[in-house]
Amino acid sequence: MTIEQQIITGIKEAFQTLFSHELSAGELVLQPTRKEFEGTFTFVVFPFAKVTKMAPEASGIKIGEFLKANTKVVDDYNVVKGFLNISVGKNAWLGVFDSLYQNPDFGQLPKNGQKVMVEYSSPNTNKPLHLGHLRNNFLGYSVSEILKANGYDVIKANLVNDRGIHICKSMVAYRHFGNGETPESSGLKGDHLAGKYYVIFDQQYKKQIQELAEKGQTEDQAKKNAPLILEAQEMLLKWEANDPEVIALWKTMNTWVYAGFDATYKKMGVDFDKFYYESDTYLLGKDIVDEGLAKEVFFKKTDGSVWVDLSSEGLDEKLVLRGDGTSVYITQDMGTCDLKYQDFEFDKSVYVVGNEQDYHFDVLFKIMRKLGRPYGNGLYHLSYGMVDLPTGKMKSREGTVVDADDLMQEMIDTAESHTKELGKIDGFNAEEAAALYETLGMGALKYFLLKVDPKKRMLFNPKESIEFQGNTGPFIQYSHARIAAILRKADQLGVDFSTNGYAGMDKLENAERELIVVLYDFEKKIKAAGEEFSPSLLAQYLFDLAKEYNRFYADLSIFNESDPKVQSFRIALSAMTAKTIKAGMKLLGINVPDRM
RNA sequence: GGUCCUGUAGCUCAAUUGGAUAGAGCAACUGCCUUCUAAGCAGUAGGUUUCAGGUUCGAUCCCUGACAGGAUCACCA
Repeated sequence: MTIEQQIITGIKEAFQTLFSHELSAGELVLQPTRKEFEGTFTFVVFPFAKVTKMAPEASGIKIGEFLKANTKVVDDYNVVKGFLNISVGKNAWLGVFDSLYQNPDFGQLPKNGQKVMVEYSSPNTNKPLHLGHLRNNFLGYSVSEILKANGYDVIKANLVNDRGIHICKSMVAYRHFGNGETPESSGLKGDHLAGKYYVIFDQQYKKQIQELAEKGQTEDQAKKNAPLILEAQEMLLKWEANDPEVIALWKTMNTWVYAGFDATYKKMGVDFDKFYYESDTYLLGKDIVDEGLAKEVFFKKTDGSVWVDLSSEGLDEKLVLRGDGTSVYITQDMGTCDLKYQDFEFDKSVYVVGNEQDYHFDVLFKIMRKLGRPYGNGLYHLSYGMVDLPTGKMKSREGTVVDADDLMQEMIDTAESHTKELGKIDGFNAEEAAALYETLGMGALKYFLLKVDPKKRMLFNPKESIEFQGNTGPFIQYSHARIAAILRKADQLGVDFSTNGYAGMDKLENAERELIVVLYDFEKKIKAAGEEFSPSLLAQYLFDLAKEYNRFYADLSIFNESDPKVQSFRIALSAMTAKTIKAGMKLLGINVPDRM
């Protein structure tokens, strides 16, 4: 039984004995005591005034006395207004520490037998990844790792958008203006090369629109009649008809792009278990349309188009198949949904996609449930907010994007200059130094993007570089490196801190107890982060942990401590903290250095 | 216009889902390296939680209405 459970049980018994009233454990909640008061857990008495038929303060005292007399863990209490603050005894905390320290599976909750698919990244192959994709990828990766730590079997999936009119735009522009350029000949990464032609297309297209407008066409007409867009549309048809020449160009350019993406993913430190390609899946879903018609979930209009009516669920009528029998976005998504299930029979399927598609996924999930899919209730849209610049939204065609490759490199360079400025590079060879810069730069970037609640949109100011001090990745990494130095020294001195059992110690300093309390929270935070699909909870926690450790580090000396048991304990506490930081940061996709 | 999301210190973000005097970091100011890494620690200052009502022992959180910002409402993806 955890400490909280013991206290809750005690409170339950208190209510039975003192007020002859039965309460379920679910009605009783403890919250952390605020720093300015004595105690670790607080029980709020106000809501039970009716039951106790006494003033909250008086009932708080009675309950507190009862707990002190009848439980092993409660050592002391105090009541402020209706708040019963509970202090847990030294030995209970040392017992908690021992069990954490001895648990080989600390940070990994037991397998729950459930399978979850996490789809993230899902890039378009006509342009390189940008800052928005970084948030998506880091989120998707981190959530996957968090779910693993929660006991899920996780499949990371990437649905690559490798076809469609936007891809054809890059191809058309390349055919006209490429002059046979390749990644090798230009020195450009493949994805950047494709992106270059996507931009060129847009520029030339705009030029043509203007020319047509000058010849008297309206803007709408000009947009439809510009030769480049007509050519792109024609190319899309040829692609669908398997035209050998078009397919050859498509394959060539895609190969370039994938090589570029591979490099970017590697730098990001993300990976996938399964790739889906829209070129394979874009025809799926039409059989589901038939099924939906047969089940009368869908209906057909006179022009032959097929619709679903979701007005009873607060949404609209929504098209699921065009009148000419061709697919729309959602047709294909229904098909892919089933395909994924056929492949993996997941219990849950998470889509990491920006909040601009909230409505789309709302519709998709409602449809799949109406169709009676067994996995219908396991579908979840992890909707995250856009990353805005001070100037507003990023637009790839207007060149206002922050490129992912550039930004990662900048972060690594900044880490290098910071480190050199601080003169902390003694004893590193060139290779180690480079690895450290990458660890720190990427740590800063990932932490920056993950510490914010995913669903909130966030601001990135390119002019103010991402911090390395305060609530940042490097701060947490630094705390780890500090501990690593202590552990090295302990090893050198031959101090044994692997011993089991600190429960009998005479004294527990405040800084030590506070640290144990925070360590004790780790698995609860993993659970919460998993339930809410929110790495930010974990990021926030790791900052608190590092802060608490640094307080301990400043307050108490380790190697000047004369009592060997206390010294050993403080090293063990440090080792436990390092282990927790490392494991927690791993769940965010962030590495921690042993020296920095 | 309909629907959804957001609004907290100068800036970037928290607040255990209704609890105590709303907390951190950055920026500003003051201390602390002859002692385990100062990318650190301790402290000062900074707030009408956009506004107005309501619900109750108690509201940043729930309800109603304004105001501001964003997204979405395509036979686009």
